[in-house]
Amino acid sequence: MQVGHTPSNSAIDDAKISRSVRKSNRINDTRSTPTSSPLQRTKDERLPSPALTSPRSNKKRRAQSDEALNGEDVDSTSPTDSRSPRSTTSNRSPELSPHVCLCQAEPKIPRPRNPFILYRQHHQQAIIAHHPGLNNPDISKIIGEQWKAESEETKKVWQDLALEEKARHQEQYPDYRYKPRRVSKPGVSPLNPSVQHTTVEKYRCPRCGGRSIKTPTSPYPESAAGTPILPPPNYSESSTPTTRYLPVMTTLSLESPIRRRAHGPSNLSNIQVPPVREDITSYSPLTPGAKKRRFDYAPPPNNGRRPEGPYYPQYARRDSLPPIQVRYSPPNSAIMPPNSATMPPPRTPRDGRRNSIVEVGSMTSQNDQSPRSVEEVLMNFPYQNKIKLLGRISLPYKETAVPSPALRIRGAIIAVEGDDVAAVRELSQWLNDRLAKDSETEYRPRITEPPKVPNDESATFEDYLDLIKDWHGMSREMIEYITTPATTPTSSQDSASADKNGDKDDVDADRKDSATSSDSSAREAPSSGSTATDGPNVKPVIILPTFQLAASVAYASRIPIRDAYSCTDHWQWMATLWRGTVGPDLTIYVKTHEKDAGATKPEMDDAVRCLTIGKEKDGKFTDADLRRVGFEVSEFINGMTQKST
DNA sequence: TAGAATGAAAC
DNA sequence: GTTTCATTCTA
Repeated sequence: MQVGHTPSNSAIDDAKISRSVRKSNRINDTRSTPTSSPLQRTKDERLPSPALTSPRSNKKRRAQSDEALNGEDVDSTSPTDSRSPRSTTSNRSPELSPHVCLCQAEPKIPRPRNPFILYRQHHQQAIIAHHPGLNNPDISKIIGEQWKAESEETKKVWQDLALEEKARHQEQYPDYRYKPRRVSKPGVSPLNPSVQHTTVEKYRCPRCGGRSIKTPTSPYPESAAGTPILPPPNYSESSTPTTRYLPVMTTLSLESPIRRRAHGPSNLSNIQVPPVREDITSYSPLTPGAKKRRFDYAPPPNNGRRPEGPYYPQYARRDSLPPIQVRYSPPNSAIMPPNSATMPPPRTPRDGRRNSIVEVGSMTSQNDQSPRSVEEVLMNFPYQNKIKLLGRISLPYKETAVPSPALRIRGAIIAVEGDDVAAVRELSQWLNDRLAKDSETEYRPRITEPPKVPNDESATFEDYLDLIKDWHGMSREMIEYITTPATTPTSSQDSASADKNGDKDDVDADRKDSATSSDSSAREAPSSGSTATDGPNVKPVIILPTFQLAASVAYASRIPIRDAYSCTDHWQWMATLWRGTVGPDLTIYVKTHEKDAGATKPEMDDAVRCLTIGKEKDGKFTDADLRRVGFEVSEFINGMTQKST
């Protein structure tokens, strides 16, 4: 280890040193800085003394210098470990820049988050709320202290989550291998050499076998800007380490390995949605869990800051992962054209020149070729597409006026959808209980009676219009609930509401097996947080066991089509009627699958604001999945509510 | 872009 | 044992 820590004397190196030294010193600084925290001290004391020496700093120094000269290799973590084209194009050396690899860089795959990082993310907003203006390093300190003070049991929860994330990550990127950038060999001058090869090896990309080309003298000729065969030449100048991957990833298809579990079949790519605020909804970083992933969320960063979307999970991460590939139809094909007035239909039926939400793909052929029932057709229509569309018709609540701070609260409306109504109810009840006893945040959950759907074979437009009318009223009530701070006990009301669903007992019975908490304490917990501890920070949450999706599909299936509307247009018309009512902030979709089918892990799709949880037909929700859902939901609510305040 | 925390993973 | 990087976002 005692090698090469002689400071470099090269000018270039010196230039790089300042920053690397700063960074590397942070460790020493931390250790040498007296801290009043016993915990911190404990930690300091257990640090090996050799760490106080300088070799490490110098190593880092060299590493960064080399990296700078090398054209850093962020993509070294890519599954293929291929040399990034960037490594040549970003190099400013006139000798190197002309070589441009023809392949595209692999998207950066972030490491799975560790327990602390998850914990930090989860608590960051709360800390900010309590300490406005605090900078991140300080937040890290606070959360670090908090973390250390947590019980082993609590830490275990986060560790489990991290393990789950790791497992998902592994499943999603089987070839991924963590490859931290390593310091180059000691003794090599940063200015030199071994990195500045003059051989062709420097340009040999393992993926294309060295099919690099030599561009004209100017590294980035104007004329080349629009040339598709050349990779974007300048990723890194202004972009963040994560966003700089975006240009590359937008070229990935849904079928790319990385998104292989994204939205199922490529149906989503067929959906034609209006270019409405695509900034928010079309962006879906992939998460290990949700091809969103969950790990996936969020609209593109605004100036590297958080998304400005109305209510977006604060911890929208994974910007480095691919956005959903949605093909937008031309502006005039919008589902709801600006001039479509106030009444549906948004489009005339069978207007072949205007794109339907369903492009000519599989859906249309089903519509036109087989005499399947509307229900059947709609069942085959990807639920994500339906939810996405509904999400654009019926928006989540957004306050129009800023109430006085004392009255300010923003809860959430969560719709639980799915074909298996019993499972939907079970999950709704579980979620209600889960939120009620959340140890991190106080919630005031409430299960609300969902829109009534016709249970007989037929229904009429009038029935549906009546329902919609009722829900305009319900909409106001829901908004009131989620924006009213808890001041009076509401449990009885909540319970009554929940009980209206009738299956409470069954649900509880099921829960015994479903593992969440083997103890009965969970059920003993109040169904709402409306106790003496209720305060202005208790977040009201409305849970709807089925909502607009189920209602619109049910009515579309039961109201006969007697005109030229196609099945999907018919449903779309129904869906559009929800316009003007408040939509869910988040939809949880229970996706049932056959025993044989592989279980799907909960996936959060931020672009659609949909969290999918799998459940085996006639089976139970698994503990791990429920835990995940609880985590994702609370993360979502916290991120969302923080955003709105 | 460093920094602040902790921990996993790779050397 | 050491180093990098996962997250976040301001100075």
